[in-house]
Amino acid sequence: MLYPFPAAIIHLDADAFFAAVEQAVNPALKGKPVVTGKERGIIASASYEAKALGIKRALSLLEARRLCPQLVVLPSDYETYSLYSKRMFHIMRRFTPMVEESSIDEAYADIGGMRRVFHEPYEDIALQMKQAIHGELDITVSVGLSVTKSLAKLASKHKKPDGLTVVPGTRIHVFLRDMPVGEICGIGPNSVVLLGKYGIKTAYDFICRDRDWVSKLLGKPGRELWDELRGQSVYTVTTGERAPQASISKTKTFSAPSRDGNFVYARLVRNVESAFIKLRRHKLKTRLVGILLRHGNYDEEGFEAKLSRPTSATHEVLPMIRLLFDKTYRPGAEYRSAMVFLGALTEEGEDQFDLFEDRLRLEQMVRASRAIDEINQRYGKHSVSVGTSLFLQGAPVTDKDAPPARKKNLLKGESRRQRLNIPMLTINV
DNA sequence: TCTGGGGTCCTAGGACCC
DNA sequence: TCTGGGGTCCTAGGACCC
Repeated sequence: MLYPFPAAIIHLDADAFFAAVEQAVNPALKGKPVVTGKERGIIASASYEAKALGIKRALSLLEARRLCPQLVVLPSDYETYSLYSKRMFHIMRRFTPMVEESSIDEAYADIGGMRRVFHEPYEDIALQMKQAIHGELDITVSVGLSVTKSLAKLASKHKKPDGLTVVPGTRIHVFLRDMPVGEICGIGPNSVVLLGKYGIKTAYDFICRDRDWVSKLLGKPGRELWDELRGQSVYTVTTGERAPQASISKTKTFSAPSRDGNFVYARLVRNVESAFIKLRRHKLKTRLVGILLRHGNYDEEGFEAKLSRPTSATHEVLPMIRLLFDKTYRPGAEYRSAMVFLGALTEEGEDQFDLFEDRLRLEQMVRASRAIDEINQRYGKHSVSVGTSLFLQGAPVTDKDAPPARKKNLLKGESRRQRLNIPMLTINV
């Protein structure tokens, strides 16, 4: 017997989630163009009323207000969004324990086998899940139901908002026939251009090509997508703990480009503080610290440094930040933003101290950072800042010779992010 | 596309080791 | 000393996502 659903995967995506939560919490906002992201000056989420007026994510607020003067602009309230997110996933888990949260407003659910439990077709289960969320949380979601994660995801996007799209194995070809390849999650602008050169415009064109050919052109990710879109499941719904965070970065574009080195450095240090606050909040330590300065023409330059051991104390890395900054900064040049990134994160735990290190001094630094966190939590971020001249002494530094600049691969160009060579330093803090 | 901010994953190629 | 084969680890950079 041939089942139309050898597997049943749901992808559920909340519609304009942040804005929708605001409208659910405050019904007076219903029917109005609402956006969130006031604190950043960029739109994080736009209600469907706002979208109808041409307001999109990532648009600057200035621009948005020009398009729509009556726009309701709200600051992001992540605690409330997280709460709604948890409730939404909780509702999903009433239907199956196999729920994978893929972001704050999206999740997959494997409901394979559940039609026997509920004595209902998969489509009805999907509908009930959707209705339960709408009924209990007063937000709408768009749902895709198909045989693989990639197809389910494509399906949920097909009809928004408040849609339910079902793609059984027997209907895959119909569904993909007019679907632009760029709609596929995993096929970005670069791949669209590349595939276009071979006459591949739709998802159907894509799955009609030879598997090995696709594999050669797009590598493993492309091959896996090819399988998934043909109904062959590669990605499974996983319920385990999310992988721990691998990196943290902080950047803020200056309100106006600057040639003032002190200003640029001050902004950089502020980002370092923010990044380390986040680091400590997540109980992590970093072993890799880097900076990236963006020029007036959007070129980026930066250096990174490897630490001799993990740390979560802001003060410990400041001398190194200064060093990296001095290596990167070109006097007189115009800069737009200063970014810091922390990599090689590990869980806070047993420290391994070098034999000759002053353990007491290190512990004091960590304690100082924590005290500052507490004060800032009470009185607002950056009410207490690091004095940038503190602790500048006493950090032995080994600076390996920087390797010669690497030739940029101009043929592969097109990338917005052309990070220049970032030589390694080894710093013993 | 005249350009925000914060992430993840994959891969090629070099270093290094028997 | 022109020269095998295979494995692993690390890094830099590209592509992509929300």
